[in-house]
Amino acid sequence: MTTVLIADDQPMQRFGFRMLLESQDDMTVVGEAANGHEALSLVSRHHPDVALMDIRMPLLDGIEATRRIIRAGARTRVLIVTTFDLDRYAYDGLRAGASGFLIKDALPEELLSGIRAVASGDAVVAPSLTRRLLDAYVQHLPTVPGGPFTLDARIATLTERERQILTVIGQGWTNTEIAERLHLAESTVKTHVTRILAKTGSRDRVQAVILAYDTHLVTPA
Amino acid sequence: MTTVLIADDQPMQRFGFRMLLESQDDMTVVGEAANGHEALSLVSRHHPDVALMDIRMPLLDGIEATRRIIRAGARTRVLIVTTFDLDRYAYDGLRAGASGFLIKDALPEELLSGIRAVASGDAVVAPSLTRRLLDAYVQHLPTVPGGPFTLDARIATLTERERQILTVIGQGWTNTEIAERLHLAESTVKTHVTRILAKTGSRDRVQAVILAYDTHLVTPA
DNA sequence: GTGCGTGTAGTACCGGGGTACGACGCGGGG
DNA sequence: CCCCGCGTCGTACCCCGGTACTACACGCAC
Repeated sequence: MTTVLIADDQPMQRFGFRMLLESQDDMTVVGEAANGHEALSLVSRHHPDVALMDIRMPLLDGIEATRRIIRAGARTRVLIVTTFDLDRYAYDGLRAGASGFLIKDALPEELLSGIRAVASGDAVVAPSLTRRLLDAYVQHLPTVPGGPFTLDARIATLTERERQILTVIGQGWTNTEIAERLHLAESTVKTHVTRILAKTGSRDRVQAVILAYDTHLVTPA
Repeated sequence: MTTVLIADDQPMQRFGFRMLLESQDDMTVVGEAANGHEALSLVSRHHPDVALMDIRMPLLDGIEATRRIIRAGARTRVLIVTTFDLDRYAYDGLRAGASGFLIKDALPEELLSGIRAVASGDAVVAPSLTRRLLDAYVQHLPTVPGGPFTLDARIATLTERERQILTVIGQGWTNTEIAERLHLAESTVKTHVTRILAKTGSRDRVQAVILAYDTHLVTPA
């Protein structure tokens, strides 16, 4: 019997996971956590085989929670599941010691097989992430001038986080919304935005949106 | 027995909904759709009492699907459920004929009671949206008489002048620049902008820029 | 160790964007 | 003829976006 902990700040998401897992006769959900701190205490109390870990959570995010779980030497293996498929997340998550990384729009069967794989000691990465993960890995090798991974010069200097923020700006999100949905302070969002504008030479977020479209960071519907 | 159709492009999300609904002995899921077109055909085939409709779906989004369901005179009532709580979504969705609008991070019980309310002819709106929705409603009273609201149709209601202004907004011009280069008073520009936003259902000029790109009024460099 | 890049957060400030009004001239269709 | 859509302009007002700092924790590199 595989014991599983669910860590996600969205109640409905947890519900969906729980129902899926409980429908399998080789799995049991031993707890639900709405943030990283809860996840830590529940892991130390129940020692689940697998922790389904969302990244975006208040108080303590899934990456940091994963890092602490692994560092504590717990037997629990962490399977990160999130809606965001950004490079940095995958990279940091796996580097923090996670055994796998899946995207929420995976099929239920894929999720189940991923959990079983992780529980048995294997690692899993969502197919859609494998490509980028390799690219990110290559990026850390000595760079070749004019290589195949060069981006548009204007957004090339952006960090992953900044690129992410620029993307959602391109979706029309306000600073307040970005703060809420990414669990940040608005002041932090503003800091990011200011740096993005400086790096890209944009005057305001409108021009940043235009840049996002021109560089295909976001694409027209 | 309340029959329900689930329309969402994320398999896991559909699974969560289905499990939640099937656990209730007064509800049955009669179908699952992964995009707007599937939703339309399944509605015409099964005539469900309620359609749980996600907004962001490929091929045909939830808003347009809702509009066509209602226009076809189907008895099915549409309950829009999405992760995003943007004003214009709620506004467009309800105006398209939806009976309700909930956010995905609602508690399962809230979702269930929402479905029952909609099935019985009532309308529901997520508490966090009610306030803004009322404001938006009052604000739009004197304007557009519920015309079709596809992407292109949104800018179709614009006058030549307004379309011109929207175009240069899409180029990143500020109100001051527009006034100078078009030999207008800034107050005039502001008036135009306000009308453009009202007609297109945009919250601010950023969303207007996005709309300009999506409708190919302006094209990426 | 020291330094740097990154991400986080805060305060204070200002200017532009957007709203809510009201107003006026013009041209075309009832 | 008169009304209405359209384009124009104005004032007053509020809030968000953006700037300019400072600050701290962390991981990594030298």
